[in-house]
Amino acid sequence: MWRSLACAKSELRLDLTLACGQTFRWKESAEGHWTGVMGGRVWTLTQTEETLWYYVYANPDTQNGRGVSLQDKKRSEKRSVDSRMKNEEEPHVVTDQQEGEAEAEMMLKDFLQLHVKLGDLYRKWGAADPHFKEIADIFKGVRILRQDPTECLFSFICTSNNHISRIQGMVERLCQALGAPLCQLDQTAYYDFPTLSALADSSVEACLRDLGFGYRARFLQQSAKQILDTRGLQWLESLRRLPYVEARDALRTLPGVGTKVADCVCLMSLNKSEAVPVDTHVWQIAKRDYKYTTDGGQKSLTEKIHRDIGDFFRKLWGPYAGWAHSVLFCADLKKFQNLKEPARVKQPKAEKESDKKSKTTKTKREFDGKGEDTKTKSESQKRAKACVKKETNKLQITQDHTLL
DNA sequence: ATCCAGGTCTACC
DNA sequence: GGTAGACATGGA
Repeated sequence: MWRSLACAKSELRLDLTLACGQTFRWKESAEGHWTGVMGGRVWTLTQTEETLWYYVYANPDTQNGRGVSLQDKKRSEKRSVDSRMKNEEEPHVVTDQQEGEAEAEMMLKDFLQLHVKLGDLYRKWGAADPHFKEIADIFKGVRILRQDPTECLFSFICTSNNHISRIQGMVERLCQALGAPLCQLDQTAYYDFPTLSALADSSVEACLRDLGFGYRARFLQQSAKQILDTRGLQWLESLRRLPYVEARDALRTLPGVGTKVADCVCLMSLNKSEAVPVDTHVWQIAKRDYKYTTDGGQKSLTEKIHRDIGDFFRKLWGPYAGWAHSVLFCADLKKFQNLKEPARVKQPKAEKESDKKSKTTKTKREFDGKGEDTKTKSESQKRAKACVKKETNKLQITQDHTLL
């Protein structure tokens, strides 16, 4: 049965949110209809201007023990959801069906983090950052999902030195090979994401190499094994209760998990809204749109550049910097360029031309590299006011150090 | 064909 | 604290 929630498109755009590279398994199964797996169930989502519609498919009963443990997992998840969503009251007497419906709604609200008011955040980011404001008018409703930490971690281990288009196929094959089957719709079979135990099996590396995972096959198996052997099944979930930097450093002890992947997992599954994943793409954005330069003219993304760019955006955008970053990341994806007006699409070219002509010889850094090392939360919440000068079609942003 | 991708790891200055 | 090269693969 289709059910609905009140949800404006300015708060959520399914097409942007589900296809911007934060999750890899949601697909547009029919026009405007997005189908994917969440919480051990297959869902289809669609929306109108003010309403979000969803459908949860029943899983045929599975006779193996895994179905039971999934059920247990969902129940424990539900409890934590209950405590988060205090505005939801459960009636004293409910049928199984009613309970299922209430649970589904809570799971969806939790996954989409609908308690976070995106419109308010966009206004704040736009007020602090004129470049953001320019982008945000077109790319409304880009929201960070609260994904399952296991799926998020092992999906993002696959992203290193890889294309988004290829990552999607790899994650799909990973689930087909090692995940529990859920249900079949039309010609498509859906699988749950593999459990830690399934990923940790010693046969997994060879299996994944056969599936084209390359050197990442070992990272996946070894990270799963390391978590189970030295930390335990609940460890990833427990990182949700740690401060950002502690959770990120804990993740970085895993093979195949560096600064960038750890930041992705923190932002997209561990409630760390201030985490800003800095990859080559974000580095390009920082250089092109925020005039970021380094003294040494580094060729590769060093640890210091990660830190500096992350700190810069945290100061600029505040405690939800990771969310704001995802808007710009999304707006930079090739597949979404058609959403920009023709004039705007051409602008990067024109900008480069004007760069050449004006040939400003000043190579001073527009934001300096003396960013603090995000040791404490209060530091990460510092925000810079952006002061913008428009000259020959260029945006320059400098920061002052005013605390809000 | 050649480049490069939502990087990470290792060895070495 | 910083850098260069290797790593597997396939989409563009």
